[in-house]
Amino acid sequence: MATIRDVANRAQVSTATVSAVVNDSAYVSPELRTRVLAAINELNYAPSQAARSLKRGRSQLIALVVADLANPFFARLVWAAEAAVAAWGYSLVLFNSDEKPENERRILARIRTLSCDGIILVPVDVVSTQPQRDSEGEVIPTVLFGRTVEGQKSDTITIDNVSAARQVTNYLMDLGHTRIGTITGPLHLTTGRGRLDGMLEAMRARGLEPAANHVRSGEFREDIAYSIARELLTQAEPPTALYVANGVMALGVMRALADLGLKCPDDISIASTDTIPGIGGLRPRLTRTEHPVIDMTNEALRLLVDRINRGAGADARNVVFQPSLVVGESCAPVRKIGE
Amino acid sequence: MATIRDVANRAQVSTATVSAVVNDSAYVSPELRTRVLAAINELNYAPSQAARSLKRGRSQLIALVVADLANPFFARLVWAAEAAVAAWGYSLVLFNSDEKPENERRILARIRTLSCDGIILVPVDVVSTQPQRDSEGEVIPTVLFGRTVEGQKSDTITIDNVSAARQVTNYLMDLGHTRIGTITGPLHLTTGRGRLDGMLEAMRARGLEPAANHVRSGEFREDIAYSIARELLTQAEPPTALYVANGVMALGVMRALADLGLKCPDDISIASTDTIPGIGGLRPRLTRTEHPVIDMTNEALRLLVDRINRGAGADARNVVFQPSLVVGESCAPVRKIGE
DNA sequence: AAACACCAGCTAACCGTTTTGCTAGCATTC
DNA sequence: GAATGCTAGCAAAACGGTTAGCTGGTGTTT
Repeated sequence: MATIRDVANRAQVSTATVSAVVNDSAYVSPELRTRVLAAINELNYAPSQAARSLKRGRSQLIALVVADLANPFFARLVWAAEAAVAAWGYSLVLFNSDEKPENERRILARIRTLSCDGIILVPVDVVSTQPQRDSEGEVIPTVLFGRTVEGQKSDTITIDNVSAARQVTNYLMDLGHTRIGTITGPLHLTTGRGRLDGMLEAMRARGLEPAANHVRSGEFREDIAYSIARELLTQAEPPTALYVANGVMALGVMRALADLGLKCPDDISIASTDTIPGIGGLRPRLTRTEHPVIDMTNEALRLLVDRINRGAGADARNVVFQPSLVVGESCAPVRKIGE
Repeated sequence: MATIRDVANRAQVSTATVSAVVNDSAYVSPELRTRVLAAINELNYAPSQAARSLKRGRSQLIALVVADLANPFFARLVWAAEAAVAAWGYSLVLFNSDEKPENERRILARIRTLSCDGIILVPVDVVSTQPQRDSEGEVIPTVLFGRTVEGQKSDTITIDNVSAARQVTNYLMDLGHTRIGTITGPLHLTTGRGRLDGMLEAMRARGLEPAANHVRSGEFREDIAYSIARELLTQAEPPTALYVANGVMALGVMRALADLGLKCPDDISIASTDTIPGIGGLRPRLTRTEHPVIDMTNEALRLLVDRINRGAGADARNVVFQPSLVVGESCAPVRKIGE
């Protein structure tokens, strides 16, 4: 309805004065200020972000690109990010790359035309971790979240995947398990690779090695984990314990157990990194690591806003969070043969 | 980096021609088109959405305002909406009102300055269901999702809450339950009110009435449901079955049962409308209604895009979806006294 | 050959802000 | 009272696209 010119006319001032009042960017006498505010009210004026972006080169938009919106881990990230973004005075533009590099490319191009002021990116592809440039050729401030790529120069927020896997594996070994299998994520992702490495490392530290056919990887999806688990558990010598790389996969495994008529933890112990929030009333509760998503998100935004305001100058910062083990009822001591 | 003028200079054409090529909005000879495309490539040009919005009055942004991002039901809505919005060529700006009217007001103001082309709104407050106007005083196309308010004139997408509650209640009564309690949502929301009404209606149809102290309502949250359930189930004559109004609340109730040492369904039957996706491997599986979130979301976008393109003319359309009952293991036939 | 229609491509105005000078009025100083 | 400094407020030029309207060259019709 109303533009800044309408307001200026009604208040009998120039548009510059209205702008000064709206942005509090210059001294305006109380009298004029009152007139301007009254006119703004009467006309129900709200400044156009489009015009403002064009002039200022700032859109007040932050893009969040997650790899899989159906995954509750990322859903929590979205929840935390919306709150943090709003708290910093930005709005959140949400994208889902669905783990597909071509989607990610499309999305990053779109982000550029929207001239978003910053990006929180859960990367899918190596190339897209190259700095994104805006229409002035400036690098768009970016924080990589959850996963990283060798040699990237962006800020990153991650958890210590190796430690997470090590903690869980040690717990299983402490219960006496030696025939431990794993279902992990894609090995080209640090979340998949690191978690497998941590598990292997922990086992080797105790002179153990998982059987080759007890080690599987696949996409971080419920249905994928379900299929793999069915396969893994119906072979001749199944593992007595299974380390599952994330929360959704763990649910897939639990469903496979149910369908196979296996009881957890009586027939097999299950432990995972990451979990689904809010399911504490259902049995069995998973033994798993928990990841401080909210802290991670807030830190991501702190880094991002800092870089938006200070420019690309500073070195890349890499913040690593520590997971913590939470014990449920999904693991039991290994049964001796014949027991 | 590059503006349309840079491209025009390099390709030795006018900006109008570049625009025509980019938007495919007028005939351009193959020769010029090639030159323009080459220049675009060489300069890595991408049009500025800000400038475009300013001129066209279209931002290619659709706002999604959910009432509680922590609720998996809305998380699924976000997931489906992102995909649908992208498919129609828009980008999604996400907001969480957290069930607070003042947040909602702030968000709607922000949406106006962003000049979003359309809004999908899970309304929290009655007043905000009044049509939102953009900077030209035009009503911003809006679809109300999940909840409605009497007398609103927007398009709406809802499920039949009364039917959902009726189906679940009838199922419980078919198992012989007569002492049925309920934990429902806030009664000022159609999702809370309707579900309670449906339950009462179903019971009265069979000459039953719940005890006054077996009927509770509260916010649609896990912790709220947990507290209410503890209270409800520790009183002198607890119900033998509980109808819980949504998925997160049902999880809260299950957690309360676990803490009280009650077994479901042996000690009490639990059934709900709505559920948490992906937890089919955990026990007990809830008996509940399922709601076609994806279909609902796609329909919401169909309505929204239609209204964006055709203007405010047409009458408000109200699409109601039907929930369907899915039986799990959380309900058992009522035990006869002394059994 | 003159008159005309057609159309590819250009020029320039405009969208709604912000912001850089600039102006004019007042107070202060000598 | 002239010169100077100060500052509240204004006019106007961007920002980067889109598009109405114009131009001039070609092909067709008479």
